[in-house]
Amino acid sequence: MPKPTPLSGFPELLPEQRFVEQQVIDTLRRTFELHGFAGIETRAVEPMDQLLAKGETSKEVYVLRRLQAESESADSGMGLHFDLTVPFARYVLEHAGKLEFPFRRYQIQKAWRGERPQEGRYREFTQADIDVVMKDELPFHFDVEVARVMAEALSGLPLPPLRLRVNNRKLIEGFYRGIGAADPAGVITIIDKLDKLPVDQVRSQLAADAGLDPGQVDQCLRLADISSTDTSFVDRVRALGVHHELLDTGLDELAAVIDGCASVRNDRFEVEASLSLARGLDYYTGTVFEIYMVGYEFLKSVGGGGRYDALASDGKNTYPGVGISFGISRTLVPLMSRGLLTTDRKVPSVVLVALIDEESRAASDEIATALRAHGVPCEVAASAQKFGKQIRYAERRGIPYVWFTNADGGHEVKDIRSGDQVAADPSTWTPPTDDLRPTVVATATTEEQHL
RNA sequence: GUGGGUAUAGCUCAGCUGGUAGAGCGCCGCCUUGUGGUGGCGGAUGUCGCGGGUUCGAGUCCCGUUACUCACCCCA
Repeated sequence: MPKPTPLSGFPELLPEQRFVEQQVIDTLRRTFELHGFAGIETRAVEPMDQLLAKGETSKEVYVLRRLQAESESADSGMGLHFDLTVPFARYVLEHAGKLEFPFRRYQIQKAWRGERPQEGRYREFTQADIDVVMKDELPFHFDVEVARVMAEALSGLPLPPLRLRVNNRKLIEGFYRGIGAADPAGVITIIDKLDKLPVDQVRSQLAADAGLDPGQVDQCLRLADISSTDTSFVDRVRALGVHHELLDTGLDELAAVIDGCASVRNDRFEVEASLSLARGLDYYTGTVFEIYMVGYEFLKSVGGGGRYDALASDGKNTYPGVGISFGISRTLVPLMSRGLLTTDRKVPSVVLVALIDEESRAASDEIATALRAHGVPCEVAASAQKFGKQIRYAERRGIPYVWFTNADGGHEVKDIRSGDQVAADPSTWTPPTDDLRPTVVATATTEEQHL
């Protein structure tokens, strides 16, 4: 087999990188469960009509086809899911009879998109998602809760500081209606481009595509210019002198989310009301979230979500929900490829049991067994090389301890970082807690975290 | 899907107007016959992405192709 070339957009991690990812997943999971969110996994595929019905129509969906299908063009009518929210909505409808509402669930899974890959944007990627879904009506306080839970979960990760930007669809839609815009949804789509296009282009699109007069355009841009980390945005919006019932509701809701997040805010997690935030997906009906990684704004949002009142509906029953998702691959892969996030060892082993010669392998195995019996991960040297080589084997992998047996049968364990070598009993010796598991080293935040 | 860039050792890269391939790091051995890291000495490694063309001669020029990468689109 010729040497395979990497597949663009399908990143694969080295063992030490996978360890980091696993630790991140474990941390998120622990926090989600701490808040009573139950884990589920949905199948990788959904019927195409499910995938295309919701959200954007231009989503690049990978379609499944049997190799032996009668005609080359005949697909199975199934596609890989491109996010976790749409499959979740389907899941809720399908299992509604067996679920307890409000249903709090987390889901950490892969998703696929056929987009052309770029840094931070992959064709196969892992997302962590939390949502709360209710039957008929979902109380607003859940909007605050999902933000708080995600904030708490993310604060525990070895990442650069994060910024949660929040807005409210009712607020901006009410505002646009209040100034007399004929097509509020169209305005939202154009305003969403503010962080990418120059203001002048947005201005002309608002005039040309959304049919706004210059006064209305100015009002829209003034609104989009408002942001604050406290509820002071409310007065600034009111100062624009626009009145609409929906606007009032939106202001109240957004203020409630900002207030509600006050306790989770810290120097590594910022929460900000940002009235330019719109989000492209059209199924959001109220609160909208986006998460950014400070210093990595070029990655665009590394998380997002919001309130969707009608995504899950079978015609008879409607299950409104609110959720927020976080891009694990999107954040981790760029950090790891820059060498800013790694581990202090490439393998789980904390001890390498040295091997004197092949005849004594059984003796070394016994030592390893004794260590493992009380939870010390270890491995026996692959071959009976000179001890210098065996130590180097451990050093290469970052294994901090090497276990030696004396000629007289006594045991000694050497910390190869310090060179200290002391007598030890394999049935009781245990390393300091910090050494027991590999440590995630995050240069980005210049701190080490024991997850 | 549209447009640009790139492809040389395990990694990062150099290689001029064409003359049959180099550095640093890493790796291996020895100094060091059973305890590594520093130091010294020595050593190995490439179908120069792939296919074709021009040429006496192509890593270098031309065409094609594939992959990677960046921007657009879209978004985690």
